[in-house]
Amino acid sequence: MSSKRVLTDRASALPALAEAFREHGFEGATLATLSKATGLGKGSLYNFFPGGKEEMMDAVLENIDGWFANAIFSPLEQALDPAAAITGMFDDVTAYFRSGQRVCVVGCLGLNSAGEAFAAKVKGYFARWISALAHCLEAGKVPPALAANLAEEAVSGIQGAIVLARALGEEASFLRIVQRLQSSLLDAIVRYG
Amino acid sequence: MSSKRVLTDRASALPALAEAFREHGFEGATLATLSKATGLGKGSLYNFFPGGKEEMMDAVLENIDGWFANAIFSPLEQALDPAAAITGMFDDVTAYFRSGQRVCVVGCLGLNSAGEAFAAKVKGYFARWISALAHCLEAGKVPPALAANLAEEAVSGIQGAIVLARALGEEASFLRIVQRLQSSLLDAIVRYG
DNA sequence: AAAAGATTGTACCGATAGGTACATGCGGTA
DNA sequence: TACCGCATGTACCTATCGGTACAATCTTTT
Repeated sequence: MSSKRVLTDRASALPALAEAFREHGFEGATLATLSKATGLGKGSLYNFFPGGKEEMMDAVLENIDGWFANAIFSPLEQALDPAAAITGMFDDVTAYFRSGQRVCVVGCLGLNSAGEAFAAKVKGYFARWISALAHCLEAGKVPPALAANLAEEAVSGIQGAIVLARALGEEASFLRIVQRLQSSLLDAIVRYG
Repeated sequence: MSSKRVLTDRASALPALAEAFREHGFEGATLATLSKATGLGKGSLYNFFPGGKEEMMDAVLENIDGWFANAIFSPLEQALDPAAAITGMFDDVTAYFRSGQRVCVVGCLGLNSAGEAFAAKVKGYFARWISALAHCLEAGKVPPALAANLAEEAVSGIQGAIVLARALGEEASFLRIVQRLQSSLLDAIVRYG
């Protein structure tokens, strides 16, 4: 159990790192910020992440991807009960993004040149989300072409809702938009299911 | 005509500044970047924008807001021909955001703490866009409550389409999403008009 | 053409960026 | 208890950050 200890402490720093990156962005998050956020000194930070900020962000992305895979993608891909899986997805997403007050690190990375180093992971995250959701809709008897469109629209719509809710500074718009997206997916399942 | 000259040159630097901020974000855009982007030395930059980066971004926002007010908000607010105004909006937006490859500076500013200084302008931009669009739909006989929902959905949807298109690195998804948004607005006008 | 003012490049400033080096400390093992 | 190796705080490094100062140059006006 010697090497596990390291991984454990490294992993336990990830939520704080993620939160710091969310709040300040990749460029805006300084080592001082990250140190304060995690409670770890520079020495520890570089001990766990020899690659510096970039490795920290990489680990954060891996961590986020793992969470989504487990909590959201998997249920959609299994899709035992499509309607329930979709309802669950929206519940989880709303909680995760704190009704739009909390930013999507992955989406933000795609927006400026600082995130180019992570382009592959960013693309993978969204591609898998859309395809998982489309698969779930198909399991609910929605025709493939429509399922793909609806899935793309929903994932994109969630990102837009975050941008808008942050800009307006109100959670209500996020909740309204996401509610409509959910309805449109469930309606499709009801119609064809 | 002495003070006019100053304003003219200051204004002519704004597109390049905007592009630099778009590409690197507010924090990521250094004075060196901005200098290279505009072709102006540090001396000139601080001559035109004594307040530094913050004043530059402020001027850029003002400029963008002016462009949108003129090209997009006004036509929607007049709404002589609602359907045509909406079609025109989507055409202009698609061209402006280069089918989603070009980021929305205003939306991005809302996403991290560096943009807090501009919160009021960010909020005003989105609030006016939504209300102009809603007004246009109402002019097309769409009931107020539905018009408000559709307008919110469309503006939010455009932002989401940018995020997704950038993340996936493909313009096609932007075009598909925006096309569907446009159809849903026009359909509402047709239904009630 | 000369004076006045606007415009610009360059040198410079302190602060802080990300990152490295390393001496110290602490926990487990023998 | 003596040892060993990971973990950590601190001091330090260079590059660059945003910003200032100012002398040199251009424009404009007269």
